[in-house]
Amino acid sequence: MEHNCVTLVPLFNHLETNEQETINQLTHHEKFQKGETILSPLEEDKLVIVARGQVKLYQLNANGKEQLLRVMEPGDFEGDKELFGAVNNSLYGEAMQETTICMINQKDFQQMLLEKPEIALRLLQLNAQKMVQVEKQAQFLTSDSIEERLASYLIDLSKAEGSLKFTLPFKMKELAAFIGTTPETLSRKMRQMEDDELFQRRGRMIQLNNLEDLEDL
DNA sequence: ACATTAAAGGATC
DNA sequence: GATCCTTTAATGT
Repeated sequence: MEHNCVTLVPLFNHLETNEQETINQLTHHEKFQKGETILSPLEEDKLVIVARGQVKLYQLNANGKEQLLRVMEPGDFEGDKELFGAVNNSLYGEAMQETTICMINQKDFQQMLLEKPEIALRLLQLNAQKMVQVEKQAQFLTSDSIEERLASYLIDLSKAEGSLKFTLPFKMKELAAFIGTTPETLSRKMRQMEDDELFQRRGRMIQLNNLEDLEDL
């Protein structure tokens, strides 16, 4: 029960155990129920680490609609940018299920970075990786048609799962927000592509017939 | 090509 | 049983 977030996070788990222990003493543990807000522009700045569960990160676009950015899994963290002065006026985080969070407040984290440059270096590395993902998602949203976005999303998921058969991690509504469209359009595209025999779907179970046909789009 | 609006049935709390 | 999700159709940009 007194689990140790620090050991499971890539940001810290390369450290010696006694160093991890001191960091662990700075973290506060908190449990969130499904649907509860973990991160919002109104909250005070802090570093949050997902220990258990899933958190959806989204921002609101000009029309007040959700734009899903990514889903945080155990070991992911967010809020580091704000610790360096970036103002968060659009980022929200919400628990998708019962979720355990470890938090470190701004001051403690800054102090930690001063004392342990290795952590700062590690943070830069992880941030660089995150940046690549963000840029990929940004281009993905502007360039392609919905059909292409959906196809490439399904291809990515299939490869990640290592199988042509897999379960969508989102509700349809959330998947729509993620690929930058509406649930209605997503529903129609799904039906159309299913009729074209690119895949079968039962609820959130997807069975791809052929990777190549999808890649042609 | 895609969004919006409305409506209806299903799923979930 | 109310509320949210999903799908379909008609209409709008």
